Amino acid sequence: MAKLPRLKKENLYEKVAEEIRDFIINNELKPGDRLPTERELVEQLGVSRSSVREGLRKLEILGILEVRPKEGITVKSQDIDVQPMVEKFTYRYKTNDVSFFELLEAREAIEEIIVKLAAQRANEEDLAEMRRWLNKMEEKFERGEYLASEDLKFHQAILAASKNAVLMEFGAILEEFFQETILAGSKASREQGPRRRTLEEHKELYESIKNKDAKRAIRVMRKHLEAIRDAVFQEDNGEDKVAEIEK
Amino acid sequence: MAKLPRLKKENLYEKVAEEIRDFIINNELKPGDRLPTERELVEQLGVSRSSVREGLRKLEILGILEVRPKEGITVKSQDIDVQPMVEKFTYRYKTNDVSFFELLEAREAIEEIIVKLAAQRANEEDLAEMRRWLNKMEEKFERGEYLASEDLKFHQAILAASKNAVLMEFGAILEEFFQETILAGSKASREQGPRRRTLEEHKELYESIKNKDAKRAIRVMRKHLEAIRDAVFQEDNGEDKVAEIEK
DNA sequence: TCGTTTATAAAGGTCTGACCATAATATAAG
DNA sequence: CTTATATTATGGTCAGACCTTTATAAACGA
Repeated sequence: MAKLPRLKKENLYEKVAEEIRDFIINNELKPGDRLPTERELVEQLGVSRSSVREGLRKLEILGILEVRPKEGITVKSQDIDVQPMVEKFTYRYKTNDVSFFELLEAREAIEEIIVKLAAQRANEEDLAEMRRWLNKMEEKFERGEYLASEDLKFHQAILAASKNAVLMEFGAILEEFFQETILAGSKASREQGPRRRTLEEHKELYESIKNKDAKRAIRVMRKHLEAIRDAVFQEDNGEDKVAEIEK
Repeated sequence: MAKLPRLKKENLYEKVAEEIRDFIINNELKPGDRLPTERELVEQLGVSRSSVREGLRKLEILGILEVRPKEGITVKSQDIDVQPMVEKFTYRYKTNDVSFFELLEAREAIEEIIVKLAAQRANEEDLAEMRRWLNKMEEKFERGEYLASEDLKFHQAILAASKNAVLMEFGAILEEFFQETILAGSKASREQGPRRRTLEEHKELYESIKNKDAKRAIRVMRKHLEAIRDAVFQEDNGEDKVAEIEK
């Protein structure tokens, strides 16, 4: 007989998390609003502090709450907390559960949609934000400094312009992942040649979005990501990643 | 002056989680493998049980570990744990941080990519799995029963056929979300008419993938999701969702 | 001998209460 | 009024106890 998976009973901390989450929803708490202190929650919910803390931990990891000493427990502003998911994918990447190829393929697919939407929906504000990071990149380039963080900010400005918080989150997860795991310490991000090329591509991307030219924006984005792919694949540690894909 | 966000110090439980995660990676533990017991971890890491437990909680929420009484702490098999992310989006949906429209738009975009890849990559096994759930749906339809769970399984078989674990995860999150939050209790899933239509669409989807006709598969998927959109929008509670989109 | 029932023990789950570290706040000093 | 100091409330951590469940072993009975 085929076996069914054993079900897991719900722990108390799950109920605590659920209760607090519903409390936020029902009372329409907004980002920054404060919740009762841990000890008050213990009293109100009638459970121990450990259970309350584990429940809070869950909501913190999901990016729903922020917990800090003296500040108390506050509702977190959304759309900026991709770290846990990035960690998850980093883990899955390192355990060979997902390949470099799958991650890049997913990123390419999602970025294409996003850049298309961005070209359709970007407003003045969005464009100004992109322009801002583009300028910073140029400055830094002149001074021969690293561009990584501005690069990321520029991409995130495009995400914001897509006006879709869901795709934005998925896109941000993958961008962060590549930034942290793949490109950190990559030759491509240090050498002058590729960096100039990156800068040019970003300018072109910006222009296409500004002109609402979705087709061109997609083309540029595709080229841009191909460049990343090539850069990584050419490096020493790129070898086993190629092997990974063949299987 | 613009204010910088206050940084948060890393808690001990974060370090515990990191340490255990690295332990899994370095020792190449596989799904099902057992880790030391909580008490042993306390001893080895030299921290209190609460810190260990909060660290384990994090890894459990990320879907890296499974923790159950008597069974101990085991490495979890991947690609099946979207629940926390579904909860997160449900929360964001209920707090009006993301709209129904954004969720559906994201789903449509991701499903299109997935179905395209599935049409290119589905093997016999994948097709058999789809066929299997299609058959179950037909049986149940004859008996006038609900199809929801088989519907979900069928879609998940398509996800698997895409051979991209990342897109698979994102797709699964959104499918689960719609299943749980939007379609549960929806008239559309109960009435005979729409259900027949759903069944036909799924058959067509299956045929397109089987024939490696990506173009047609995308077309059918698009039509299928439009049907969901219409069904939900026509319902009572669909009103405010329409309003939501206008803004 | 084999199956069933009953103990045992070990795992995570929960609780209690204490103390620690830190930063916001109140208070006192200049 | 500003600056230094003390207070205190907050989350963070610890220690140890007991609870609940269940895999396993032991005892029992057919």
